[in-house]
Amino acid sequence: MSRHTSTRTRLRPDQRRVQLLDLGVGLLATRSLDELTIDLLAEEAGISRGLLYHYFGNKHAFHEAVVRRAVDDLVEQTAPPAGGEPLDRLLASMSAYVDYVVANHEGYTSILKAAQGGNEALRGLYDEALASLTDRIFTEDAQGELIADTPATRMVVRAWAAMVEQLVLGWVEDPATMTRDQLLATVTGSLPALVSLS
Amino acid sequence: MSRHTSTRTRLRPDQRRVQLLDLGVGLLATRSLDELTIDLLAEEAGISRGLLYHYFGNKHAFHEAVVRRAVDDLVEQTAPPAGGEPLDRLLASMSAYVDYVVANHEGYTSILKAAQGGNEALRGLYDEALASLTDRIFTEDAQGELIADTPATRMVVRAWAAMVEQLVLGWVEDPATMTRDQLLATVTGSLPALVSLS
DNA sequence: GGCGTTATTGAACGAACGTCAATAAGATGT
DNA sequence: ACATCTTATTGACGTTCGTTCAATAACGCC
Repeated sequence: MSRHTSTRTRLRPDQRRVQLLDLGVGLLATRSLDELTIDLLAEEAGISRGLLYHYFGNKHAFHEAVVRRAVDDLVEQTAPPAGGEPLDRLLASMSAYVDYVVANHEGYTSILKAAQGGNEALRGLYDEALASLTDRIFTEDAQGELIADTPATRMVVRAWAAMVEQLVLGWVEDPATMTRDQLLATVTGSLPALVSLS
Repeated sequence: MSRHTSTRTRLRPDQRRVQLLDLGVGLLATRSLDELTIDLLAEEAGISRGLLYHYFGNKHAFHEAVVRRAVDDLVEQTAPPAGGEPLDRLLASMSAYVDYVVANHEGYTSILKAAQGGNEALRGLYDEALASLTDRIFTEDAQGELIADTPATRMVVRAWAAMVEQLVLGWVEDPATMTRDQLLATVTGSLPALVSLS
């Protein structure tokens, strides 16, 4: 249809960059990471392959940038409100997390798969995101009312996060198994239960 | 060193098949799945690329076969003893699982990453393996003493498995955080605690 | 409207995937 | 020991994809 509307369109580097990253995140919703080929993205964006290398260096770096962008979105949209009780803040954050997964189901699972299946850098990005979600539990709770900050509890909280991830993902794919409130109650209730075990 | 010791070695198809799969699983311990290239495996096995296509059709199918083999090993080596109480059987299975992860750390993480980051088929294989681990909980417990078999509990158990996976993986990478017995106690104790929440 | 900066291109190369007709290793029979 | 048949195995070829880089042409500036 729009066959070479003009020979070339020249954008400011930052604009081009966000365009390519947005497109990358969008394409990742319907494709796996290694199906997100340079050729595909160049064609979808209407640019040459070379331009992607100009902006991102190589394919891995581009993938990393895409995942970083998606992960930043997740962290931003699940930020809890400023004040309140630790447990309330946790509940609010988890509630926002559930909403995010519901709204971005395909995209989120793609990012998740990309991060878990990818190289050290990609996994590191996702781990950082999870950490910045769970660290709220520790940092906001200076007196250790809720959870003492020890290596063992850190490890348990990390495992709890994996459980939450799986539970929410399972619920989104089959919401009839329990109500949203039941899900949230299980999610938030399981953390103290787990910590008290170790 | 052993430069073309002889022009060709001809094996029986089943022997060649297990050789290639074993080699694949072995190479996966030090490489990610998409670094497990056809060229690499052909060279390591001392065969031509074409032979791999003869046996497995394409790269994805080969990867799938490798993951299937590794996953079958896992299921086999974590089989609980024949009789006993449900909780004892669970403990035994989890104990064997911990041993397996300790013994096959690199290989297991590679398989895990491959499955979680891979396509539908690969994830399906790993999910089946997890299911055959956790199904033991349900099938061995016909009266529902331990856990009633409902969609909700199935979902919770699946999430619990993800937690166990992460917890054991974290513990193997830093065993100082708790004793092996503490780990097992947390793993086995968390399941009833979780189920009672939902 | 010309000029310079630099965003953008396209051609070219290597590496890896996949195909297939040709080849030869080993079994079988004499 | 030799010929023959089956089929496991090869190697050459075409294609796709990642990556590089010198050449090109938009856009901002005067």
